[in-house]
Amino acid sequence: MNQRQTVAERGGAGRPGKRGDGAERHEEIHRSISDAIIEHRLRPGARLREDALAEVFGISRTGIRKILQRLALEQLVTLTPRRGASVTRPTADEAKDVFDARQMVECGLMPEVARRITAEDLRELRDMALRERQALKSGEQSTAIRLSADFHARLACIAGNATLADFVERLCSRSSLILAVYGNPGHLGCESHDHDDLIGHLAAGNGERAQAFMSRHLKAIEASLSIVEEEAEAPDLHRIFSD
Amino acid sequence: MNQRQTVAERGGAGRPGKRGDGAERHEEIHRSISDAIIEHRLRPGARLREDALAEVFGISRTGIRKILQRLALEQLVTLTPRRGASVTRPTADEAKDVFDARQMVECGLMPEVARRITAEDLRELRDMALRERQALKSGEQSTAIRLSADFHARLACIAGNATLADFVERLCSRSSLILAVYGNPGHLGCESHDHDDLIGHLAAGNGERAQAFMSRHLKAIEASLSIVEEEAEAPDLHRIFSD
DNA sequence: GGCCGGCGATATGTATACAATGATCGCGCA
DNA sequence: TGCGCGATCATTGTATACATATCGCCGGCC
Repeated sequence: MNQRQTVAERGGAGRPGKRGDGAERHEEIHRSISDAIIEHRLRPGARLREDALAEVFGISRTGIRKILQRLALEQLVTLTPRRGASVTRPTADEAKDVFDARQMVECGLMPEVARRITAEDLRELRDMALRERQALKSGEQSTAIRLSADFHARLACIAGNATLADFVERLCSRSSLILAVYGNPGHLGCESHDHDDLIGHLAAGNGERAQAFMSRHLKAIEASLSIVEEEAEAPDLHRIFSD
Repeated sequence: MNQRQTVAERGGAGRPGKRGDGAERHEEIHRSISDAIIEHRLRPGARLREDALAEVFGISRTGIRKILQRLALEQLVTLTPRRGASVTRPTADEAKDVFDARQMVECGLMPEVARRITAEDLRELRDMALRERQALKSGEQSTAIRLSADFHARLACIAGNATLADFVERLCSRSSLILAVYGNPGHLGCESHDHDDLIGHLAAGNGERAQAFMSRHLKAIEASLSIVEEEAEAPDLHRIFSD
C-alpha cells in the first residue's frame, strides 16, 4: 500500500528526485488544507479523515495529525476527541468575537500603517485589490475570498508588529469561515472598491481617515451576515418547550 | 521498559484504576510544562528533551511531541528542526511587539471590562491581587509571577470576548518569558499595588481611568526591563569587523 | 602542535502496528 | 412491523521500531 502512495506522491507532485526537507513538505500541506478551507472548497462541517488526507498527500497519518493539530489551534478545524477532525463551524458568538477583535486590532493598527507604508507596499496592495476585483468580476469566488483575506493580513503586516500581524491573519482566516456559514451567497464580504478607497486614505498618509474607514468597512461586512443561529447541534429542548 | 513506565505512572499519580481520558492527562502535562516556564523554573534556552519528558510524565514520546508542538505554537518553546525543543528566548523585537500588542488590546478592553464587571469578579480579582502581594512579600517569586499573569488574563476574560481573552493570555505568558530574560532580579514586573489601584478604578465603573492606568502600568513594566540585545547566537561578525 | 576528517553516540523524524472506542447495520423479539 | 440489542467495522489514540541527521571526540596528517 505504501509503495503505491510513494508512487502517487512522486507522480503527482513531480518533485525532482530529492524530496524537500520534509518540514517544508508539511508546511506546504498545511497551506493546501488551509487554503481549501479559506476558499470554501471545504465547507464548515466537512469531515477530514486522517487516512484520506494521508493518502492524498502521500505521507503517513503521523504527519497529517501534526498538521491537523496545528489547524485546530488556529481554529480552522475542530478536533472532537474520538470523532476526528472537521472544518470548524463557527458559532454566532464566535463570529461576533472575531469581528469585535478585528475592529479593535485592525482599526488600531491603521495609524501606524499610514505612518510606515511605503510606495512598494502601496503598489502591492493596489495589485491585490485589482486582482480581487477581477476575480469577483469573473466569478471566481474562491480566489476573491482568499485575496480579500490576504489583503487585510498584508495590511496588518505593514505596521511592523509580527505578533499583531499574526493575530490579524488568523482572524481573517476565521472570518472566511464565518462568511461561509453566515454569508449571503452572491454578496461577498468586502464591497468591491472599499479596499481601493482604503488604499487611497493610506496613500494620503491620513491614518485617522483610514481608521474610520476600516471601522465602517468591517461593520459593513458584519452587517451583511445573516446570523440566524442555526441551532443545529443540541437544540435547546428545555428552552423550546419551557413555555 | 514500557511496563515500568506504566507502573511508574500508576504508582506516581495514584490514579484510581481507570486512567483519566488521556486527553485530560495531556492537558495536565501541558499545564505542568507551561507553568514551569511561566514561573521561571525552566529558564529560556533550557532544552526540553523528548525522552526525558516522556519518562518524567510516564507517557510515550508521541504524546510529548504533541504537547511540545502546541507549546511551540504558543511561542513558549522553540522547535529547531533537528535540534529539538527548548524554552523560547524572546528577542528584543519580540519583547517590544508583545508589549505594544498588550497596550492595544488590554487597554482597549478596559472600558468594556468596567461595564461588565460584577461583584463576584471584583472579589476574585481582589483575592488574586492579595495572594500576589503575599507571595511577593514571602519571596515566592515563581508564584507571584504566575499570579500576575493570571490577573491580567482573568481581567481580559471579563470583557466577554473569548478570542481576545485568549490572545491576552498568550501575551501574558510570553511577557513572563520576557521578564525572565530582560527583567532585573528583585524588581518584579508589576508594582505591588498597581493591581489594587486598577481594581479600584474598575469598581468605580470608571473605564477611561482604568484604561489610562493600565496603559501607564504596562509602560512601567516595559520601562523596567533592561533590553540590551544579548546578541548571543550568531554574533554579527560582518557588523563587528566592518569598521 | 594544531587542524581536518571520519566515527560513534544521541536525539529527532517518520512510519507502522496494535489497542480502544464509538458508529452502523442487521437480527431477533414483542 | 417497529424497536431494542448485539456484533462488526471503521476510525482514532498510543506506543514502538526504524531511519536519519547532528554533535562531540579522537586519531591521523600536515
